[in-house]
Amino acid sequence: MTRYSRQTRMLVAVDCIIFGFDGQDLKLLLIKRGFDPEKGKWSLMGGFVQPEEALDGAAVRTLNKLTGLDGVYMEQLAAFGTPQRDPMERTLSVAYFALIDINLYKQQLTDEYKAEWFSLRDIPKLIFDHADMVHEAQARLRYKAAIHPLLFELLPPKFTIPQLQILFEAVYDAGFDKRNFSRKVLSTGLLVKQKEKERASSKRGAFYYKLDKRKYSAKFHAFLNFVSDPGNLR
Amino acid sequence: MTRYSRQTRMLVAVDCIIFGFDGQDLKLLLIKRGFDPEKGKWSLMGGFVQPEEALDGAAVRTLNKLTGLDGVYMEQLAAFGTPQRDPMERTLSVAYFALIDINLYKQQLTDEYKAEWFSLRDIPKLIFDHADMVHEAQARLRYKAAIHPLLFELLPPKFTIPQLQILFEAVYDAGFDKRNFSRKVLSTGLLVKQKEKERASSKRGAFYYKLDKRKYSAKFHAFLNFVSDPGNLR
DNA sequence: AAAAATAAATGTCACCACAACAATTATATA
DNA sequence: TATATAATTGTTGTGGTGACATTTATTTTT
Repeated sequence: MTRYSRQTRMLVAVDCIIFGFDGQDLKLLLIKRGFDPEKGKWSLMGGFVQPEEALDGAAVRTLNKLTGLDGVYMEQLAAFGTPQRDPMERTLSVAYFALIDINLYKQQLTDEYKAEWFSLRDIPKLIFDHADMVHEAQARLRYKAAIHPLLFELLPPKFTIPQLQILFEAVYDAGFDKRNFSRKVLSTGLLVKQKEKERASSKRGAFYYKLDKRKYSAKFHAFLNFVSDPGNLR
Repeated sequence: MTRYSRQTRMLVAVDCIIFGFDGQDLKLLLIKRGFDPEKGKWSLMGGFVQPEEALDGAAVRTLNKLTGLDGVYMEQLAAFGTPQRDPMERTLSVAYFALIDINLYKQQLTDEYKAEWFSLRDIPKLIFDHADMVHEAQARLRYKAAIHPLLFELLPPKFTIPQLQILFEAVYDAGFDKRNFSRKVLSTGLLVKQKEKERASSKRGAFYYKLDKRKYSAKFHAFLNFVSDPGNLR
């Protein structure tokens, strides 16, 4: 077979917007770019799509290379393809966003990428159009988490209702009534109460909960209305 | 400046999933592919992204080339990049879906593409992974239209409530109670009642409505809940 | 050992959205 | 004038939910 003549080929990359939650703030994992152009600047973790590699595969590989993690929640965000977004050479980037349990992330032994977590309220200047990607990812996270049980992906297997609420409040930068919040969350039927309590952050201690995996997968795409009026999100 | 050496470049295309509504069924606009491979087979309208062109620009250009239309509602669906999706040469495709008022579509004078409208329940075999794209677009349409005032883009400027209901029933392949439906739609405050009636499809005639453009743009991203339980959509 | 402090857990109430269901009205045709 | 047809408007009970208060378990303080 021949090829399509007279058409431009271009580089294709993936970039990962990696979210984590430290118990207080929503965080973003960034690296220091290791090659030119923009070497040494803050950047999303990314890489070029290889000849025999699917897009999702490239994203998984890229995430794993930085975090060492597998089986992480990840979804395609969008393709970014402005002609001059990479001044060196035309490069299309397919952005993915990932939600990880921040406790599972260990600084890789060889800290090859000089990665750091940044609070989303304090993101440094990023290369290319990475800031756009981050904003779009944050908007998407807010949108989806308002109606789907998504934020659990940011928590460890065992968590308390107050911890969950702090997470929601961090994501939406808003306060919620704790009575209504717990009622709403428990009414989904997704949570299984544990006998053990979390005793570090309060005198009385709060019961741990786990996700009911079966119901979780069943209801993941259902409309669950976690946040009343998420306002004008996208 | 130099280039990124030792990386694979690939072709980048856009493909358009174009929806229309003929008053009864939801339809899809397809063309007969004009070049090899798969010449003569049914296909989505698409084209390669040009050297100085943005992705959105390529999508707009491609849609316009087929329909002659501008200012059409269009959004990026996803990037499809399986290595072998085009057997000729590795090609990444960014899919866009568009909603057009089918009345505005005139068969272009030179019917260069041999385009035809197909009912979504009766789509012919498509080339490459275009069937996947269509399914994903349909799922996205159902998802978004359940909570945002999206389907108005498929209707002419003046329409009746019964027409709107038929459209919703076509999209969701379900029946809705007309009393609850009209109450729900009118309660959004997006519709302006006209004095004129549509008299073709009933004895009594149904009043025309128009969109309140101001409120429409304001509430486009709000959560409006047009469909009660859209089931397990994506 | 009792009191105070802290945060978790549970409870109440009024309102509104909405699904389920029925009646009325405007017009054309028989 | 009666009848058929489809549009329009109306009713009711229930569940979800936002606003708000109280009780309970535990540690710390006096």
